[in-house]
Amino acid sequence: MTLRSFSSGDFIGREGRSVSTCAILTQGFAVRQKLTGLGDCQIVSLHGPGDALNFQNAFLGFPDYDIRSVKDCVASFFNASALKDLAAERPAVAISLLMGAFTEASIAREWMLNTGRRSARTRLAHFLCEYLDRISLRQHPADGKYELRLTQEQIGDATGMTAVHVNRMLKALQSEKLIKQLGRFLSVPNMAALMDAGEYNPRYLHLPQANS
Amino acid sequence: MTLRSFSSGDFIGREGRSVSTCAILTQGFAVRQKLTGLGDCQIVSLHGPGDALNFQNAFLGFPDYDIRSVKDCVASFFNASALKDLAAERPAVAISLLMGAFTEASIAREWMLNTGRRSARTRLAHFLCEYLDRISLRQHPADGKYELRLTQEQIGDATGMTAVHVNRMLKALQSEKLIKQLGRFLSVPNMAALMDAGEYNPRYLHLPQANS
DNA sequence: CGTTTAATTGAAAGCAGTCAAACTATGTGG
DNA sequence: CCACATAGTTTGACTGCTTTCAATTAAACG
Repeated sequence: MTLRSFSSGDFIGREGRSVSTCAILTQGFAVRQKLTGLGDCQIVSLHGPGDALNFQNAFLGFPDYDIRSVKDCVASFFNASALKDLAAERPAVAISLLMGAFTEASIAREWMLNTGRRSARTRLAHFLCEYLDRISLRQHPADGKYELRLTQEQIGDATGMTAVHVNRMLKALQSEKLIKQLGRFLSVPNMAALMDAGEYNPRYLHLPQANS
Repeated sequence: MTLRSFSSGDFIGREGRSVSTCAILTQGFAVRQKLTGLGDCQIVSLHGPGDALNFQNAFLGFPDYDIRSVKDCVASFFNASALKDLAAERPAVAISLLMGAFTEASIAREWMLNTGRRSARTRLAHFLCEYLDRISLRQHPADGKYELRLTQEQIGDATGMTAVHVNRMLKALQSEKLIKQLGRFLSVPNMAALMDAGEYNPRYLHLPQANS
C-alpha cells in the first residue's frame, strides 16, 4: 500500500496494458477519459476523495480508460490480486464492490442519455448539478461558492461539446440567473431551478441516504 | 423461476419502482433504455440470449432504466434476494457478477465516447460492428447475412441520432461498399474496413477469448 | 513582470435535425 | 389472393444548433 502524488494533468493510470495494482483516490479530483482515433477526448467519470479509481483491474484483463489528475491528487495503490483474494474470502467485500460497480454503470447510463439526447444547455446544467452533488458529499461551502475545478475544455470533454460552446452555454445559464460565476467559483442561487433546467434527479447516483 | 414471453415493444422491466425479481434473457433481443423529460429515448445497452437484464435489482434500490423487447423475447425471472444470498454464500458467484458489472460499465464508457466525440458515420459503423459481434457470439450466419433486428429509429436511439440521419448514414456506408443491405438483412463485404471506419476495437467488450 | 494557460467573443461554415411527403414492406381480414 | 391498414424506409428542402477558425482579453504562474 503506497501513496503517490500527482499534479494537474498527470496520468494516474493508463488505458491498454494490464496493470497489477488498484488505486483509491485519497485527495484531489480526477477523471477517467478515453480518446478517439483522432485524439478527441471524452471524460467518462468524475472522482473525488474516497473513490475507487480502477478496481476493475483486479477482475478484468486491462483498463479501458486513462485516469487523469485534474487537481493535485494523492492516490493509494495496492495489489490488485490482494483485492481479488479479499473479495473471494469475504462475501461482504465482494458485494460492496458489486454495488459500486453497478452504481458506476448507472451513472454511465445517465451520461449516455445526457450526451445522446439532451440539448447543450440541459446537458451542461445536468453536469453542473452532478458535479456539485459529488463535491459537496463531503462538505458544503459555507458561503455557497463551489470551486469549479474543471476547465471549460474539460467540461466540454465530459459533456460532448466544444470549449467554446461550453463558454456560451455557461453565459446563457448565467443570464438566466441559474448560476453565478466569480472567477473559478460558482454559486447557485436557486438549486431547484438548475436541477429543473438540467432534468436532474440524483436517484441514478444510488446514494445510500437518498433511497426510494 | 418463471418464464415469460414478450412481443416487440413490450416492457420486460420498468424504471423507477423497486422490484424484487431479476431476469435473464433466454430468447430474442432486448434493449435497456432511458427517456428524457421531453420523451426522447436513449438506448443504453443491447441484450441477447444469456444476458443478465437487471441483476442490479438484487443489490441497488431500483432500476434506472426500462427494459424493452425488440424482437419476441423470453425471459427467465427469479427472486432477487435469492441472487443476493447466493452471492453472499458463494464468492465465485459474486466475483462472476462483479466481472459482468465491470464489463457493462466498460461498454457504457465506449458508448459515451461514441455518442460524445465521434461523427455520425463513425458512430454508426461502430454500432454496427458491436451489434454484429454481439449477435454472432452464438452463431455466424452461413451466407454472411445478418438480420438487423432494430429499426432505424432504434439504431438512432442507440447512437444519439435521428432516424432520418441513420438512414442517410446507412446509405453512405453502402455507397462506400462498407455494408450491403438486402431488406432486413445486412452483410459486410470487408469487416476490417467497417471496423476501421467505426474505430472499432472489441477489447472493451472484455470477452474471455479475446484477452491481451 | 513576462509567459503561459484559460476564458471570451465574433463571424462563418457545416453537420445533423426538423418537417413533410412519397414509397415500400409487412401483416390482417375478408 | 386481394384490399386495406400499419409500420418502417427513403428522399428533399429548409432550419438551426454546434463547430470551427481566429483574435482578443483575462487570469494564473514562476
